Amino acid sequence: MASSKTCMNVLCGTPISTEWRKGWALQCGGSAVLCDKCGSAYEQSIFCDVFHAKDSGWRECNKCGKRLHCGCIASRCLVELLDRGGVICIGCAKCSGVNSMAGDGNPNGSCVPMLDIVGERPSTSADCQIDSERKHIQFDNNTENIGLGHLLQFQNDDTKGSFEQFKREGILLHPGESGNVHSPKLNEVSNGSSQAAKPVIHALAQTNLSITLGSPLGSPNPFSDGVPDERGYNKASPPFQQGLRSRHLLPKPPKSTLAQGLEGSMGIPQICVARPPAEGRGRNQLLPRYWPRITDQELQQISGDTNSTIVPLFEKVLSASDAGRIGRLVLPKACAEAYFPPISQPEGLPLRIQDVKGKEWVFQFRFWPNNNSRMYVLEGVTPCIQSMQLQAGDTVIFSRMDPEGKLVMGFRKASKPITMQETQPSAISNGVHSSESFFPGVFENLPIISGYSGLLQSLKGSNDPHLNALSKHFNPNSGDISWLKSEKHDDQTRKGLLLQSLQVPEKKRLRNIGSKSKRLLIDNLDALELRLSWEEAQDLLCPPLSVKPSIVTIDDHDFEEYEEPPVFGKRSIFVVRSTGGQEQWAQCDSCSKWRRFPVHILLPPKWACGDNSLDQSRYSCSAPEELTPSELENLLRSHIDFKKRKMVPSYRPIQEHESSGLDALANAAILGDNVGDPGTTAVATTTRHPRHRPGCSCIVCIQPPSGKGKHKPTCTCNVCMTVKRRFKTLMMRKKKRQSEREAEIAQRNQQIWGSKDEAEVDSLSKHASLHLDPSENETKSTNELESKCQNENSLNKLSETGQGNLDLNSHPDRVDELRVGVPLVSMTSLLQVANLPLETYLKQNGLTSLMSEQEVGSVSPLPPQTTGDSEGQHLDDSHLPSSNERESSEGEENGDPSEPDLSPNDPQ
DNA sequence: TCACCGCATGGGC
DNA sequence: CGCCCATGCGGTG
Repeated sequence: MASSKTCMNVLCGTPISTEWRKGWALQCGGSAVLCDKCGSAYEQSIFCDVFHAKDSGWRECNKCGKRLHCGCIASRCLVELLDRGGVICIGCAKCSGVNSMAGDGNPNGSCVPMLDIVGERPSTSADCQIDSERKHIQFDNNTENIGLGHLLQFQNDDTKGSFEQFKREGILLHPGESGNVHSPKLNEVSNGSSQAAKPVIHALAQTNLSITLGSPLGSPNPFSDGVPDERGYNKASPPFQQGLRSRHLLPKPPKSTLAQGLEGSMGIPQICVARPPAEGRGRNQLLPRYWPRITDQELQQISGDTNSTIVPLFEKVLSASDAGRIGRLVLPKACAEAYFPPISQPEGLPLRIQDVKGKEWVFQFRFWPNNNSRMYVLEGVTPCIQSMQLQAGDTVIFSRMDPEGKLVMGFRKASKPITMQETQPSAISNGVHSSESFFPGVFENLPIISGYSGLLQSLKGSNDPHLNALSKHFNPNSGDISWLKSEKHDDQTRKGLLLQSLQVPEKKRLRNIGSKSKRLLIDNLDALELRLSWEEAQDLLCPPLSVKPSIVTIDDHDFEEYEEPPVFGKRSIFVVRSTGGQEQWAQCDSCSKWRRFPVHILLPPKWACGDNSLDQSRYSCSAPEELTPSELENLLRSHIDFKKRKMVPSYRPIQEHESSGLDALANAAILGDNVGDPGTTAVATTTRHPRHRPGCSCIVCIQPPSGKGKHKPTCTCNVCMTVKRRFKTLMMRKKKRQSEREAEIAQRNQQIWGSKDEAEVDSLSKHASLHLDPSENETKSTNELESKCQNENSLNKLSETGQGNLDLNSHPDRVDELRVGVPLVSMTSLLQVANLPLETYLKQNGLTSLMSEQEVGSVSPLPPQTTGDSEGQHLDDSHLPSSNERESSEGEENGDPSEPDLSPNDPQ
């Protein structure tokens, strides 16, 4: 890792060691380096070639030729660090320091000063003074540069409380706020620049630096008359009065500085950053998750050609109840009090709010007394929400149009692919939620390792603690590079890590999913779908044959980095018409129109109408969409139905017999059974890969259809490696579930042997299939029960341990086939099978290479069960890549966690 | 029975 | 520990 770079401090230039200093400046990616000479500190993104081996992560400023940040993952937090609008370009003296970030939102890498800078940036600046009006910040000559390093160092010195909050919120705190901020002056730098789009910096000849804070984005609450609530609420310090004070301190500019910023930034890509709130109240106290994130372009869209300026006020991610039928949108208290007219009566008052289309809505803005506080709501929002087609997880953005003071309500759909700028926790969690569900493309930019930022960012703020935990594991910004280490100890591969997180214990999962106290922005099914989709995403993430990843080693961990996301193909929806015709539908990346294809077409990950050269009638995005809105709705609905049905088994473990599983459904779809919405043309949909599409080069189709042409055990071709990798994944998951079931069975064991009650035996068997209804089979004979139990148990064990017909594409339809070959064995032995560790199996089957990468567990002394062998299907490496089972159902191996195919169906 | 209203509850921060 | 806020829930029409 050790290498040497030149200190970016323009007046220093000393080569500095890049020896990682763990535990320092963790929030920005895990480590930092210090210049030996001047002590300037740089977080690792400065040396982002670590993460971006290809181009060293640097871009050149078009103006001055200096190197700029690449906009890599870590450097993103610089934007957050500084002011959400700019990053200090440490290497760019000509531009004097503060630039919009090159990379994400500024591919040209042009230094676009976010601050007007006069003079030169000081080489060093130690202390800073804030004048009484907080308009100037002075740096004297004792400090190092005001660049990133200093900020980082400062942050690092901060106490844990504020440090944590900083990490979470991505902001610097004001003195006096929660947490201990030890250097309010520097905080002021951040906040100052954050509140002003274009503050002015006067540099004072390398000795000190004065920053004049610009005007705020907008005026204080125009609704506020400054009169305290007559009901006495918060009389001592009504929030809106703070806005009043702000008005005095920070007069409204003739024109919104935001608009100025807009003009000034014409021609460069807009950066969508969270804009800190306009008023003093918000600036100081609004949680960053309410900070409006809206691009200047969007602002201009709203304002149209009028001379009005749009002042973004706040935004809120719609909760389920917000978007639900109740029609009440809970407003963040602080926002409501800061930006909406003060109300003294619970009844509130009607509020006119214009949507982005110009349509005006009238909502009742009111509050409920709540624990000596208030809970503000907008009532009657349902029509508006529906009009904008918003759902839980989408974001509404409240702005104000000045000078009229008219309230404007915009929105941001969660389905929008997550951008690098979108780091706000609340917003992100939704990104995962709805954008993923069935819209293709969201995961397309998600390489397994190096491109995970979007996903991780999306997880970062998830309300799902598990997702949070996961993101914490993964997120380099979460500030703990130790995850690399710790995971090493756990011997978690990167994929295993992901799976591990997906494999939270069932109880935990259920508690989370079913908990009434959840604050999930996604409902239960969606949460489940999320898991499935992750797994599906893994399916889609196959390294292209021709692409070799660059391997980056960090702390003895190898990371594959792909220049292009190793995406398998574009997701599409397969449809069988009631007439029997099969077709495939996919959405254009460009115009979002749904286009029809023959089923055998495999679409590339990125596809637009223009690529549709085979079909002249749909060659252009301008071609009309074939589907009527209702047809599209049907298509999507049946797709969702399909996915929900797919989820039912795990969500509701009591598997109905009629629900013969994913494959049956898929087959039905393929065969034209009318299992979908009967009233629609699209009778069933599936994203399953059809078997052996002609001309398809996917992992399924490139293999011979039935057992021929097996690859050798030692084969390392892409197919074999991929299959092996998937097998490992599957095994790890099975192992996890196995141990869970072991515990459960052990618990039941005692009951069984303690009582010969047949009902309990039945109960056991039911438990084996996660079925808990002892009354259902009361009439069954003991023998029936026992044999059933045995069968089911053996099935479970066989499947669980990988013995017998272990099929990566386990097929529910084939459970019955399996049963035929399952001899009756004693329950004891079956339970022993359950205890047979995976490792044992792997060893016995020459799969130690797989085992070596698994968590090393205790190996059971029990001999392997032979029941599985009766199937005559030893699993070995040569078997893995072969397709005789695989062809049956590609995709199942990453499918439903509950794997209904492994659970016996409940006999009628 | 349903929709709506107003408040209560409780997890999370 | 207090506040915030998502959501549950009982009362009412």
